[in-house]
Amino acid sequence: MRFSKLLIPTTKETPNDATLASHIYLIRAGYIQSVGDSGLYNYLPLGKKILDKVRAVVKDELDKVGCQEVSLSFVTPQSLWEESGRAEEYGKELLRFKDRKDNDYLLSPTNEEAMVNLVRNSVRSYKQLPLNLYQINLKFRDEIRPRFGLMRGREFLMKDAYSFHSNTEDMKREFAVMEETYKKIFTRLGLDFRVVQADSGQIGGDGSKEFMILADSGEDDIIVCDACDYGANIEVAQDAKEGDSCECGASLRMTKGIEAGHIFQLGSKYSESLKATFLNEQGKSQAYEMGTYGIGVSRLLAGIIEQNHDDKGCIWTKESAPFDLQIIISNIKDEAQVALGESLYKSMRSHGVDVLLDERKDRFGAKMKDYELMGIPHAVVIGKKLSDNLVEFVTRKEMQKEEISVNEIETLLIGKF
RNA sequence: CGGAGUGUAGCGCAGUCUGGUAGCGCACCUGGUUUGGGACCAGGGGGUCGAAGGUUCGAGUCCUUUCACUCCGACCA
Repeated sequence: MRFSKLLIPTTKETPNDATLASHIYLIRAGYIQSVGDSGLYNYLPLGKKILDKVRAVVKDELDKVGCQEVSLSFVTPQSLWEESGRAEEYGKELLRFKDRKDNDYLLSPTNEEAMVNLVRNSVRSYKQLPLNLYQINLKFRDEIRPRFGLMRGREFLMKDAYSFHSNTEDMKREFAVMEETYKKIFTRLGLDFRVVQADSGQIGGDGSKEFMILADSGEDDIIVCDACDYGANIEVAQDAKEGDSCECGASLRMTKGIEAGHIFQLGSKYSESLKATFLNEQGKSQAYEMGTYGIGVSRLLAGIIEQNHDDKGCIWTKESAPFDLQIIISNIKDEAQVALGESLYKSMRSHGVDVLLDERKDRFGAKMKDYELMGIPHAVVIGKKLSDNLVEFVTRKEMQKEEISVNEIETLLIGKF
């Protein structure tokens, strides 16, 4: 795509209320835009592109292990939440409203009730189990104090999955499958993360694990072992201290994490309260054993930047980047630079490389600042050295600039992407 | 909900004490020069000063009421 045609409103100034790197850079680089200072955000073209890429990774890995994507209605009748008892429990975080006929509705903050309702309306027999259904769509939580940009907004994109089983063993088997699948997702996105023991909170149920992106700006305190894979949220390991011995013998370390995923062994809490049953092999009615699994997709974007940025801007990981490559034409008045930029752009596109061509009229410095701010992993700079038949290949992370001969650049790029 | 603060152009702010018809930087538009680290010159557009009421010849400024937002705490995840 061409920079001059895209809506990418980058700014030099930091938004007033932003303190986190992810908040500052996502806004300054023109990925998102805040809506009226109230924990709501618009995704601009590039932000939407990243969101779609991250979402695609999540979907790809879930589909591989047999999960099925659905889409539940965004507006949920409050009566479902009255059946489960959560209409009372949930308090003001739940945004409730009435329609013109005075019926009560709410905007879903999570969808156990709605998904159980879907299943009880369509599944009858143990032969249809197990079943793992998920959706990736907007959730709304009327947070007391939304802050930190995408990290804790009121409206956010969440992947929520729910599995249905005829017995506990099978539910635990699926829980393990989901743990492995989440590890693959977080790894593919290039994140440094830990899986920790967690509190089940108001969702309810027994076993629960959180996926923590390690970052100093995280809101959760966790204790981890660097020798083995033990980790726990401080909420469940209250007595643990820095330096305590792990079961494996090594010493434990305290650190901060961003909760980006959470998986629960739910049991039959919701299937019982909502009377969702199937006929088992003996022909008897039985409530489903359930698991529930969430990933904060929009929070992942923030998490990626919290973990991957420098003082100049974003540094996207390979699978999250809005483009594979940016081609920067230094001086748009130089016909040779423009000619090479255009031909390289055309060639990369024909090889399936997702490339952004910066052919704006601005000066070199402004284009480089924007490149660094936006954080696309690699760039080719076509500039002054073109007279010596050289261009530069730039790696965003280290800001390394490698001089490459014009004759070799195309082959090198094709090999790389 | 308790405490503190802020609302003036798209963004960031000054002006309020001491009332006289709104200004600066960035961004934007036009023309020209410039093009390796966020260029320069000239010209230009954009405001119910959060809202309502009051005092006054006159209110961004003073008074009353109200709304919104931010920060700290509590709460929540």
